[in-house]
Amino acid sequence: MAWMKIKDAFGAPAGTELTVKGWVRTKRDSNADGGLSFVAVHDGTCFDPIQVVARADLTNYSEEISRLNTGCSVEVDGVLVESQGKGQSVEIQANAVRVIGWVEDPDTYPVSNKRHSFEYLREVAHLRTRTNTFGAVARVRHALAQSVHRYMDSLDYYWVHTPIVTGSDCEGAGEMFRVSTLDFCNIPKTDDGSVDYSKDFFGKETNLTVSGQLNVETYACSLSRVYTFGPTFRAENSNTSRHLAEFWMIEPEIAFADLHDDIELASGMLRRCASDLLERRMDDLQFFDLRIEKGIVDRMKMIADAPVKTITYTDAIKILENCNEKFEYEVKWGADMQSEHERYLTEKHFKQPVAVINYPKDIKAFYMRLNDEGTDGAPGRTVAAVDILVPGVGELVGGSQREERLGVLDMRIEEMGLHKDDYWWYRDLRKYGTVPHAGYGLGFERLVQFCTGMQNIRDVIPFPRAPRQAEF
RNA sequence: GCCCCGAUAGCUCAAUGGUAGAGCGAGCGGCUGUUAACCGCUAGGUUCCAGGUUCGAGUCCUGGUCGGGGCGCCA
Repeated sequence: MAWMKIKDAFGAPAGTELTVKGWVRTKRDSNADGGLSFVAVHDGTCFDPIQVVARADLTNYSEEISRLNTGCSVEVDGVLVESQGKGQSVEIQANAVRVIGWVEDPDTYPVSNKRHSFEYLREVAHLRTRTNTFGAVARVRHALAQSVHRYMDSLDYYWVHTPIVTGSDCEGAGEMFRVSTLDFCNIPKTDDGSVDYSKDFFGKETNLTVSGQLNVETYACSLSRVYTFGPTFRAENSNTSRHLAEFWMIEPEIAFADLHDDIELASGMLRRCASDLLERRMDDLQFFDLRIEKGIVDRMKMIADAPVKTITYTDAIKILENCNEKFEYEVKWGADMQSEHERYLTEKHFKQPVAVINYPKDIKAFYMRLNDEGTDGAPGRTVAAVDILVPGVGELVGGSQREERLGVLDMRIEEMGLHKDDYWWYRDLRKYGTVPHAGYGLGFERLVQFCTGMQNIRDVIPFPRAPRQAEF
């Protein structure tokens, strides 16, 4: 008999003979018709488990089938039939149920058939994928990754694998994890007492990357349209539901492009992700809508249809100053927006994703393009930066048009107390055939949160890494 | 890093400083084309760790560990 994925079994015609393999989600017994058991089996290929009907006349019924528990693995041979009961369209009348793996102590099986808190399930991350929620998260996460790659490929963007280990100590986006093979108990020192990195594996100080942006800009300045999609590491001591020490980021970089081209690309990416989910993972979306956050399906429909709305930082500040909301932190032009301000804009004022552009230059990175004096009627100088804010998550995307003018770039590097020489190859891009270009970073886990309604970012990555959290 | 909250049965939680409890899960039995099944019985505890106060501490105090929420850093 043909081994069939459960998702395909649901679409097969009645009368199909098949084998399915998976894990028991629930079992219920009945005395009717001489005794039978209903075994719900899942294999991860779709949201719903399939109902297997096992009758007491099967040879191993009393010895094995009646003793099945949540978590046991089984192979089932049978015939697909229209269900005689309510609650499912089809079911499998079993001819044979082979137990592949028992649960050795059902009393202590960590993910028994009952509700568990997400905090608890994080402690059993190796088994939590057997639950409805984490199975759904895994499938949605996969679908979103596929959508990103398909979307970028359809627009002729090349996926560039920027390095994980970096020798640049100038990436600037926060604390880094050191990469070293030196013996902690016997660290080589130079004459002045500092660590002698020339003795280390790479012969210099190295870290895990905090962004592929600087590297991928080099590819944009030759291949025109490129992006990275890979792991990123930040050693910040961040304790929030929106931060991880290891996360995945998508960083497109577009040559001959300005900030609006950048936003258009990000907006299209979100639309594509949402419409693909509606088309491919409606089963999981409906679960999230029902059990995790009401309105997820409507949210995806809204994203699929509407482009991201754009507003200037200067106008956003005016909205915040003139609204009647009480904020803990003062709203002031020139200051970074607090997360309460961002959430007000996207969740209450606009009730949709919002791209905020043209931020004061002093609160943004050196590589962001300096706007002309008086842009947007702003009271101070701004840079062509963009943050895309979404309901429930806050900042999903951070990007900018890059400063392509060498003189201005050098001025900005100096202004921020950085050293030109550290950026020699980055500056070369401006010396040799410079072009206007733009890009952004999209936090992949935050995207998964936005599309599922999952509240804690640690529940949308298989094995979360955060301060004091590296089990599994 | 800062502020707040929490830790008791496999899980989720109760218990005024005075004998440690329930629901779910698990085991056994009953009933039923069942599906958050239902009914009965049974088992299940180093009350996070280390000190202290007290005749007596799950409860109060001190320190620690771990977890959660908010904020900051950002994606």
